[in-house]
Parts: sequence; structure tokens; C-alpha cells
Amino acid sequence: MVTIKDVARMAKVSPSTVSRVISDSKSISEPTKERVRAAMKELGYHPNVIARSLIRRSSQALGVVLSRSAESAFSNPFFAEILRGISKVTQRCQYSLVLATAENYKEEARQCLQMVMERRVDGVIILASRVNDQLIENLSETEHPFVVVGRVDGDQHHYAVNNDNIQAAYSAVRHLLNLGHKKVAFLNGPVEYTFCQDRYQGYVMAFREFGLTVDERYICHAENLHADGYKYSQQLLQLKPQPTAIFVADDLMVIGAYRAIKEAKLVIPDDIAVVGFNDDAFTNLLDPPLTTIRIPIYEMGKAAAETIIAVLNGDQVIPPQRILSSELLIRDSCGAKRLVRV
Amino acid sequence: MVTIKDVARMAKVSPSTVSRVISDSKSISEPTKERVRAAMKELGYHPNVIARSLIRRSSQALGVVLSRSAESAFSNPFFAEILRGISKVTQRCQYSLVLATAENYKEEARQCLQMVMERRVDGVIILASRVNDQLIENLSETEHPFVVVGRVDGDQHHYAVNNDNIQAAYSAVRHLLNLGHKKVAFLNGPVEYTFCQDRYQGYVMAFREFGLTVDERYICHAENLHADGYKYSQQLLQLKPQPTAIFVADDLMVIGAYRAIKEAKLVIPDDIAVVGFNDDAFTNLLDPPLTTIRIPIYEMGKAAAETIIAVLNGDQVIPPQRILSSELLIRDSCGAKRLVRV
DNA sequence: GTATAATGGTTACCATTAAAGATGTTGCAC
DNA sequence: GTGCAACATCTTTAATGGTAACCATTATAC
Repeated sequence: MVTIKDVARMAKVSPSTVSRVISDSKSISEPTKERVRAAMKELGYHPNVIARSLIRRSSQALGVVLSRSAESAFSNPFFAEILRGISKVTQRCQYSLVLATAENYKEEARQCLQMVMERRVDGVIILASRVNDQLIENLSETEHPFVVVGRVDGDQHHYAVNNDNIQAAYSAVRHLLNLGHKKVAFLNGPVEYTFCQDRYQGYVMAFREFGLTVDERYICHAENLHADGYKYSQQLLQLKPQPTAIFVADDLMVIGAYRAIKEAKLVIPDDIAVVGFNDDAFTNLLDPPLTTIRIPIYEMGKAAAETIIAVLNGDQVIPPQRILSSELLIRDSCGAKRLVRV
Repeated sequence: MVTIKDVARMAKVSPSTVSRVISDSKSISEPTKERVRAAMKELGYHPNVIARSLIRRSSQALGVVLSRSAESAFSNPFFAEILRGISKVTQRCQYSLVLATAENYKEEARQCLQMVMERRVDGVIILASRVNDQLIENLSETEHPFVVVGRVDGDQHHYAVNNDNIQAAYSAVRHLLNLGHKKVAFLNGPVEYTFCQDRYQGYVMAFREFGLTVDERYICHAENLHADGYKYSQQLLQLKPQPTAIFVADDLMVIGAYRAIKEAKLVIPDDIAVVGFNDDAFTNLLDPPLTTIRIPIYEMGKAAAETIIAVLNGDQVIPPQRILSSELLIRDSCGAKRLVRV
């Protein structure tokens, strides 16, 4: 294995000079730099990041916790997109990305804590915060920096990046109510996630504004974003009076919802309107194309990574919480276009 | 920061004794172990993996290269599922998972090589091999172990895990030909991937067996698995005579294909049969549920991780190439069930 | 002739572990 | 009871590859 000493010997300088050439210190003359670089190339030398990390007390790596059981997490386009944003920044800042993945959240949290305590990563990004998140509590005690994608309930001292879930859900439901719908059902995700709580709150807010009372029978909470859309949509469609619109808290559940609606011989949007959340790539290919909320997921990923790296650099991050805004994308499933056309 | 020395001081032993307690060496007496463990707990000590990696010359980490531009890669359920399999094993074997992600493959390959050369990871798993893969060539030169998920064309010396793409595509197309279809179109993915090449070969094989000639007009190659399904399906439907069946090389493109077919006022499977590939989670929720090929993706991920870890442990891996078999799942989109019913 | 800057060498770590060495203890033959 | 080997149990030492703080040397400016 080629070490810094081999390079030093070849370039006829001391190891520390080589080290300074690597970090491009300006106290080394250009000719020396050239000679050292030539030697590095000739020997095929690559600095050993492990050794560097040891003395610098920094691994130049960020941990990412998916915060879901791995089964459902990866295949969610949300994670895909946010990882893309994160990796964009880590790449630019020369950080590497370590994934904490496990079958369940508890195990994932354990792995994350271990990663941090063992110095494998300098900081952590937690995707999708939970209500009363145990990991967040434990991480806080370790004094290691972390940033949460989502809302941290209770404490306001954490670094966090989020989208405006309440506002976005509110505007989606308001949109449906404005179209004349009275029975707007809500197909929500697991209650333990803060984003589901927030979207619920936005739903309630819109009802309040229209002087309508929320009927809890028209609200259901799926346990699994992938599988449960179909099942719960069927339940909602059996209610009397039948809902004339469904607001779905995550686009993944829309596939199942569409199927249930079509099986019930209902036409979207004529018989029932549907509005989703996330603007996953496939939603534009559905029949009819889905009206949904576009979240700047990629930007959130970038913001999260930038935040944690800034904190690691000792920079001030003000404010610690950043909220990016979403946007209602009106396509065909809500019926608004049809109305305009008439 | 708590180090091994602090623990040693507290337990009144030498640092190396603490080290041996950590690795549970049997040359340490039980009372000493207890004393040391108590000290570790009291001080909240966690071994520094960086220092350990330095002397052990192993980072206990595996790199994963997605081998696609990050945009399309993450959101592909294939990667989700295979990462799940990989992480299952890495977790059990105490390895951590480092992701090489970038906007394009070239950059991703660069990052992967750097990871390896800088000793950040002990080995690499390459997902989805390409034809004439430059990364594979470069990695071979470094002597660092890696395993490919997919087929490596040319060389047979690499470790690889794959599914039986040729055989599976063959049986899917044979299934359609057996149902009486003559004009079976093929919506394939990017030609640079070996799995697309193999599925093409299976398609041709089935045609040969039935004594049919392959009409290249009925074959198209999408550049992007997400976006292009719709566009190319439209093209295929405009052919005269119109195809009576479409074999789609990746389920992701099926969403677009279904849309194009429905827009053309055709009924699946009555007017046109569709068979997909991958058995992505959503395919069972489509209308009609998709006949597709189930690949043991999770198992492939596990096998890939087990292979690379075995290689790192110096174990013999024979044979270096493992091929797992897939299975044709007959649902409603191919029309076979309808026939049986009649 | 001295102050200053430019340049690069020396040395002491960083946290851990493998290997070799030290210490005491036990077993057994004589 | 002594001598010696074998063993158990720990300590000491020397690495691992790299970097930063501190020097030493030389060149230039004043």
C-alpha cells in the first residue's frame, strides 16, 4: 500500500510537505507542489481517509436515517428525491453518505446512535420525524449535531427543514370545498408521523373556515402508505352519504384509491374528485392525471444537508428551522378544469 | 471525549486489556471484564471506529453504487428492494453502508473509485451493470473486491449476482405467443444495461422457438424508465398492423403504457395484452392487475452482500456468479385467466 | 546586520490493537 | 521442598497513516 511516506521519499520532501500539497497549502512553492503531485500520480497514491479522520477528529461523513421500516421507506419517491438533494450537497462538500437502515424504526435508531457515538459520521439527517421521536431525544443528549426533515414537536431548539404541510393541506381542501364539495373524505397516513398530523390540521382548518364541522367517519389513517390506499378507499366509498371528494395525504395511496373508485364504477372527477399530496413522478401518468401538491423535496434535501454541514463548520444557522412552501398543482382529478371548460 | 485510556484508568487496567474486553477475548478473567464493562458504562464509552479501522486496515463499510443517474435510480423500486436486502446483511455483519450517488454515472463511478482508493469502504456492490462498464474495468485494476448485481459481459472472473433475465423474458413472451398473439411488441429499456440486452435476447429466443421472425419495428428502446413508457407505447400502438400484445421490460414503464392504451380506447387484455417485468408493488393495484415477472430482488441484495463479505473474510466463493430464478406471475393483463374462464 | 517572510523538516500526537513481554501461579517430577 | 515448565492474566511497546504545532533554514527587505 502506498503511503504518504512513499510519496515523500520519491519527491524528496518530508511527509508533512506532501500533506500540505494535498490540502493545497499556500506555504508550499509551486515547483515543489508539481514534484509532489507527479510523485503521487506516479505511485498511484490516494490519501487514506481513515488516518486523516483520526487526527482531524472528523469522518467527513453524514448519516441518514430513513425513519421508517426499510420496506416502505426506500420505494417512497419522497426518500428518493430527498436523498438526491442531500447527495448533491454532500458531493460538492466532499462528504460521504452513510445509510442507517433496518427492518424497523427502533433498530434504525439504534444503528444511527451507534454511528454517531462511534464517530463513523459527523452529523445526522433524520428523514420524516415522528411524534415524540425517541431518536431525536437520544441524539440531543449526545451533543452531536443533527437536522430533522419534518417538524419536531415540542422543542424548538433543533435544526429542521420542512415544507408547509398545514398550509398545503389547507389549500388543497379549500380548493375542493370551493368546487362545491361538502363531503370531503380524508385518507391520511400513519398518525405517528408529524407530517400526517400537520396535514390533518390543514384539513380541519379548511373545514373551520367554511363553517363546516369535521365528521371523523370521513377520516381514516392508513398504517402503510403502499398497501392501505385501496382498503381504506373502499371503506370510505361505503359511507352514506358517499363522499364526493377524497383528499389523500400521500400520492402512494392514490393508486389504491383510483382502483377502489373504478371498481365502484365511479368516474373521476365527475362522481368523485381526488386530490393527492407529493407530486410523485407517476401521478401525471395516472388516468386522469392527479391534482396534487408539489413539495420542493429536492430543495429540502439540499437545505437539510447544507444546514448540517454549516453547523459542523461552526457557522451560525439562523433561523434553525426552515420551512419551504409547496404548491397546489391542478390537473384533472379534482374537476376544476372541467368546470372551467363548461 | 471518552477514550479507551479513560476507561483503562478508571478500571485500573491497561488500555489493551480494555481492548480485549471489547472483543471479548478469553484471556481476560471474568472479574476484570466486569470491572472494565462497568467503567465503560459509567463513562459512556463507545469505541472509536476510525481508530480501529486504521489499525485493522478495514473500515467495516460497504459501498453501493446505484449505477444510474440519481434522479431515476432511487425511485425505482428495484433499488429500494435490493438495498433492503443488502442492508439486512450488512446490519447482521456489522458493516455500514456508504452510498455513491451523483447526477450522472460517470461522476458516480468517480466517487465510487475514490471511496475505495481512500479506504473509506472495504468493498463495493455495483447495482445494474452496463455494457462495457468502465467502472468495473477500473475497479478490477485496483484489486479491491466488488460484486456486480447484473451480468458482466466479457469477463467471467468477477463476482456477480443476477436473475435469469433471458429465461424470464423468454417465458413471458412464450406465454403471450402461446395465447395466440402474433404481433408481440417489445418496449425495452436503455440498451446500455445488460439486463435490457438479456431481456431482448429472451424475446428473440421465444420468437425463434415459434418459428416467427422478429420485426424490429415492434421493438423500441426507452431512454428513461420513468418518463418514456407513455411516449413509446403511443408509437407502438400506431403501427400497422397494431400489436395485440406488449411485453414491457420494466414495470415502471407500464404506467405510461396503460395510459397510452386507454387513451387509444383499447381494452386490456381484450384488445391488447400487457406483460411487465419486476413485479413492483403497485402492479397489483393497476387496472387490470398486471401480469409480470417476479424477481427475487431482496434475495439478490442479500446474496450480493453475503458474497462481498465472504470475499472480504477471505472465504472461497464458488461459483463466483450466482443466478437466481424469476417467476411469471399471471394476473389479468395478459388475458390468460379470461381464456381459462371461457 | 537584523527583522521578516517563505519554505519545509521534526516531532508529538490521534484512538486503537497485535505482538511480544512480564508477572505470578499452578502442576508435577524428583 | 526445589526446579522447571506450562499456563493464565495482564502490561508494554510498536505500530496504523496522517496532520498540526513547533522549529530550522534560507532569502529578501529594511
